[in-house]
Amino acid sequence: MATTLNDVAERAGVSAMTASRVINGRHGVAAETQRRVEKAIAELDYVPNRIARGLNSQKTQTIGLIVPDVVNPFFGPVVRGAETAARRAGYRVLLCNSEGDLRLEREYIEDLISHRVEGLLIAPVSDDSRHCVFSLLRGSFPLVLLDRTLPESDCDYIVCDSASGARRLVEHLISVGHRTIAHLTDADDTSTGRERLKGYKEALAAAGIPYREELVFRTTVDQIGGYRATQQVLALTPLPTAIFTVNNMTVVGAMQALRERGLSVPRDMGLVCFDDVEHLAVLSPFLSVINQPAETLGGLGAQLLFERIAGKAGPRSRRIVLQTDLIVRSSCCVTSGVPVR
Amino acid sequence: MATTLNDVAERAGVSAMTASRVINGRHGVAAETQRRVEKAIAELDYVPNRIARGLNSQKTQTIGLIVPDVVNPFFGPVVRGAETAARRAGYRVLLCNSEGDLRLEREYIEDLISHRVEGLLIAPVSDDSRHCVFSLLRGSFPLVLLDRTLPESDCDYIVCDSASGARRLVEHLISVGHRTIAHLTDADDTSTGRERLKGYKEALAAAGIPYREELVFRTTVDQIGGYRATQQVLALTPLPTAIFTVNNMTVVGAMQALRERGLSVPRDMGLVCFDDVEHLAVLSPFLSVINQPAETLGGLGAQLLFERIAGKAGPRSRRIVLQTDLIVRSSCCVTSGVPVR
DNA sequence: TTTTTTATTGTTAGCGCTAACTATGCATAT
DNA sequence: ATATGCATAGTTAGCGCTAACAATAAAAAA
Repeated sequence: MATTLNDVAERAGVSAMTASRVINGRHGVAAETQRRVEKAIAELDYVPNRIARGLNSQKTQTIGLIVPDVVNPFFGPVVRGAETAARRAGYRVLLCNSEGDLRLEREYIEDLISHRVEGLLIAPVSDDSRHCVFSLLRGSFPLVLLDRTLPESDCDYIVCDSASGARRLVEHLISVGHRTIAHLTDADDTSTGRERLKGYKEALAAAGIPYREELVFRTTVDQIGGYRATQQVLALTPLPTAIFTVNNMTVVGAMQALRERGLSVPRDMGLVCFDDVEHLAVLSPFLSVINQPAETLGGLGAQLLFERIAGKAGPRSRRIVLQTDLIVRSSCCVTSGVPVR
Repeated sequence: MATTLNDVAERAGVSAMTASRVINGRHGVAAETQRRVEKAIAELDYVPNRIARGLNSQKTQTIGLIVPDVVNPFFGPVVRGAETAARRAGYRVLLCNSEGDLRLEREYIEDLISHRVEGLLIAPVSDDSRHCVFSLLRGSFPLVLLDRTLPESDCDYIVCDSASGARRLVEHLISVGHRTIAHLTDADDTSTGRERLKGYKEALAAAGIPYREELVFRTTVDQIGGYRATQQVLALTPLPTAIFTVNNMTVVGAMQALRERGLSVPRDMGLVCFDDVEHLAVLSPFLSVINQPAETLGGLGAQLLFERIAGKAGPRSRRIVLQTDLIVRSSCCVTSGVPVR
């Protein structure tokens, strides 16, 4: 169907090799011959077959990127960052959506290997992802973990400082008067969840507030999880005065549950979370959050990966921890502003 | 580096062809042989090379998806929809971000062809994308346009009914009392912009309000464009009482400009736009919008493409127009609710 | 003039896989 | 006993491209 190098060569009256030389800009081709080949290429609309080239050279110029959810406003910028960095490096990105499903994640990893991507950028679903990722590692396959680390693993990663972020967020809550702070997090199966819980505890300890197990709610870190967990929070007596949710999806569910109960933020309940959301930030800047440099995370992650692929990285694994920003708005105390303006 | 079929065959003491048969589940292999091959596969951690397979069969099981911006909350769900549909069909998605740049878009298209994707899903940058897309079409390459049509083109597409959406949005504005409504749109170079302007005009005409050219502002449909255009709106005397922005990015810029001028929505200015944003919808449901079924658009688009690829589509181009939802909240009149609750 | 160099082009082989065919051995039919 | 069929395995070739080497002709050096 598609025109091949041979078609071009035939039309130009040269051998395939000569045509190949023209295409790859090798010298040692007469000007006149080059012109003829270029003419044939233009006339036939020839596009080189990267697949064949890749088979030959063992280089596909492609990396894989697996994220749990492209729709999540945190991962959008991560994808963009990685994609832009890849393009600059002459690579393309095979994007996969694991949907937070371990089985799907494994399927995609095998798939990408089978596609002979030269490296893999993974934001792992959970600690259990390591089983799958380990079998990759055995072959010293270029791999960089994004956003979450994996226990017992020793590979490059780039994450944000969740513990410090959570600590500052909770410190802020405490500083405006909150003493009973509920925390919605995951089933203790991600590094981010663990670190954020750690920061939560640190902030409490620093303020001399005893840590209470019953204020921590384990759930899936999506909208429905946030909703259900918040319902549990609202069953508590006395009610906490603030909720700290582990990410930007849970906070949506939390808000839903609060609204259903007729509770207003921040009048009746303080609410903070990880991840800023651009639209929210501009259109309705009331949520106090920890903002993570998502695009940087994706971009730097890709850079780490390309260094690995190029063999410029050395055997030691590199660990990058990015700092986060506390953005104080008006979702934890009534004093600081009007919600929509 | 990676283990090949030959390694497997050698270890199992059979020919490559026999090993290939086992891998592809062909019959005509003795049970005992099959077991030996499977053992070898497991021991060597063999993963078939899809590249080689693709070279041979001319099938890469891959489609390309080009969107102007993955970060845009409209395209996130589009990507997810397409990706999910692709997975179900046994295909993977090569995702590219054209960033609204025609040059980049062209580069990606060539790239994807070179990668021998079996089909292409494109949300085109603008009408000018057609030059590039046409050269594709000549080869009857499987192609489905998403979200925007292209003039003079005759290929499958799936879009939302922008004219009707815009009409209903503006009708709503009029019904709550607005008479002077500014409209921010693009440089008349996308079908969506044209259709939305058409709907805007229709709604005005139906209400007997004369159309005024000077109320329509042309700009880039991103945040900065919305910001600048809104500044122009605010230079008008008398001020319009409402603004209708063409999408979810421009509305962000509009809000910024309004806030800078100390104007409150909806008290001082009504504000509506295309595209609902999930976080905003739940956390701060004040913006009245037209919601487009983005995930459906991506999913159905992929389905159309797979039918094309499979040759089940027929020569006539298929055109799907999805209906949109008007979601009335409180951004155009003061009566309908408290902004954040 | 003859040899050597240089510039240009062609040939061969193989990347990993599979379609299409061939070969082998054994069971059944004639 | 020979023919026929079937199950199982192997061989050959080629997908489109390029590395490595070989060949040719013209130019430069001897």
